[in-house]
Amino acid sequence: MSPVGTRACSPLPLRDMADTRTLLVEAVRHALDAMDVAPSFEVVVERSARPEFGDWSSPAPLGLARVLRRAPATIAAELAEHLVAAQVPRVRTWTVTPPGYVNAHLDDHAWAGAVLAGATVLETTGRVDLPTEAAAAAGKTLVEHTATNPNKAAHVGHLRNACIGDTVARVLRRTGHTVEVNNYIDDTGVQVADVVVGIRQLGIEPMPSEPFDQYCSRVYIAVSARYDTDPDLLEQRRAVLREIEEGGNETAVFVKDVARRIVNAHLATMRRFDIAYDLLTWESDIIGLGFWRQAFELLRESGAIVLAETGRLAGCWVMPAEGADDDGDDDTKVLVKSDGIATYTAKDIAYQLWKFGLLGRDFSYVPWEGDPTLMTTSSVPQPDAPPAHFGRAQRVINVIDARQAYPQRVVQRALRRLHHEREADNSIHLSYEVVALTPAAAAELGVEIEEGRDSVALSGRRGIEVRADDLLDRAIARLTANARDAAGATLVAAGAVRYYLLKFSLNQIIAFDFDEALRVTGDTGVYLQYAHARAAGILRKVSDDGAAIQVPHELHPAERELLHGIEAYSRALTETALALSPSLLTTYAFGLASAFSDFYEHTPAIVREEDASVRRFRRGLVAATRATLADALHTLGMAAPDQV
RNA sequence: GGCCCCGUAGCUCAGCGGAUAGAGCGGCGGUUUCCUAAACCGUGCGCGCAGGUUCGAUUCCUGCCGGGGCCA
Repeated sequence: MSPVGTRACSPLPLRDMADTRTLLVEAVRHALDAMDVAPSFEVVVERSARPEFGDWSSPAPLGLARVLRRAPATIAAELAEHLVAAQVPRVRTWTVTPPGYVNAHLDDHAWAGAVLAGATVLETTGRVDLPTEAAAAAGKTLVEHTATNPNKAAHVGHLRNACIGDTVARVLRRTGHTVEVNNYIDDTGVQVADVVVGIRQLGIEPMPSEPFDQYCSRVYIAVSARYDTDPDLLEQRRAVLREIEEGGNETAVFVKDVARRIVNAHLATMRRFDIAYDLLTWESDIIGLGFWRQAFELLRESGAIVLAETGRLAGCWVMPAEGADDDGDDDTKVLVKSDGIATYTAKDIAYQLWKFGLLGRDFSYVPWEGDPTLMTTSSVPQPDAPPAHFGRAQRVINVIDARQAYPQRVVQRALRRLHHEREADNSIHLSYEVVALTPAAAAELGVEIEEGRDSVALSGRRGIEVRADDLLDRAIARLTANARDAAGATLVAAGAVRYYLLKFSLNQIIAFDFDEALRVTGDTGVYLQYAHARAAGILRKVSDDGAAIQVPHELHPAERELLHGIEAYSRALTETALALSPSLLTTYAFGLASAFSDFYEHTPAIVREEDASVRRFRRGLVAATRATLADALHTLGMAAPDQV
């Protein structure tokens, strides 16, 4: 893209690179100061509801009517006068519309120039100029996600978790945060024990070329179905759990090996979606290194947990609810069962303390299976290892589904009881709702749907699931027909699945439907990638002549919308990072792609444009779109192919 | 029983204090060559119900109804 000339400076102390909305908020604030409006009054500036009103509008006079005891229209008129006098850069005129809005109509030349200049910076340096409220939190943010039990193949529910966590990590990094990503491996729980019992007792053999995780899925389903009729298996499971807890025996070694192989399968699945981790944290190391014993002592000494002596929970170590005694209140959480086994939540508390560097202990670390880019915790001391930089975070984000809200609250409460108030406040359970099957999807999988229900929950235990790998394979098959090559189809397919799992609000249950997930038209990842490829195609055909871009005096409405879309990127990123909500970014990216498609369809073809100046400007607009869309796609963890 | 989430167009979902509530899909009817259309255009009697707060409520509060989840 060519450089854009800078224009005359403004009489207000405004940052050149500020986005227009920020600039207007500051300008309105400045004008309100002159009108003696209290600084606490919150200035709202939003895109105008209709193009005739202008580009940006503020309803500030409506809110001020009562404060100032004057009619909104009069206030609006006075505010507009101040704004006109202030000669706000990038604004051509101010208007007032009933019942009391002030509207900014932008100076296309100045504004479009600033937007294209910003996009040039993004393209050439990779820098995004973020609004001031986006200031990155100090210190490190630790994001835990995926954490799929290592006893079966990952399904779309696990994939939703991984896509959310990976995208949140990307968005935070993109907005200047230091991020560490952990994938927690629960290799000491009931679910691994189930599979171990199944492998040993049921005589189920792997099928030829069957991946290990899929084999374990079959065993898990089979053993789960047998517990009802074969109580001996339950006894076996208890034995396995005891041996895991004790460690140093043949079973523990076997379990660890099963978990290791499944983890490798999960990592391979996630890698197909471009999802990676900094560190694998093993529950067996949390136990083996005495993290839980340490946490237990801390909790016991502080009185946060007590041994219940009477009632239903007698013999259990519990954390009582606020103000409750130890006789089994509703909100009392058991951390150590009467048989001495620590619950998941207990280990989570130890892990959470470690994440903040509050435990006073650390893991050893080694590369995972020789991969220098991925580390894993270890219980074996590594005397020659360089100093570790894991944990000791300022903020911890646990990506865990909404069903675990209660145990997550208990973890937070534990920090509070240990007087780690700040860390408790910075413990974020990033909760999201589960994936369920629509009746159509259930029917396709041959799953019965209960009378009176309109969806069915996924269940690895019962084999009611859509495996992540299978879904991607189906998407690839669907896309291969139209793609140039297999590699391209794979990239687009992974992006399509990711987009589908990210576009829903976090607290919305995804009603999974194959037709929706695999669709290639409309609000889909494919549409976004297609728009990017289309922009790249134009740039291939129209070369950059290197001359400075001149903004035409009259912009086409589609060009203005596209410029607004490009400009909104930094704000979309910021809001996504603040809300930790990837769907904000998917919604933004779809809007940008739509604006580009609209521009493409409704303005003359650039390749046939004969006016060099117009062609240069419109090429610059395409280049700015391409760079912005590519950045948004990458932040969403999607490829931005030049061709599809 | 207590707590959490959801209820917006036929379906799947955005919007979550501001001017005529949007999109995708499906249906119907159109448009083609700036990687061709994986696109675009037209076509929509919709905010579960009742109160409250507010100049203004789909958006905030309370209660109810319906669906889902969690804790026992």
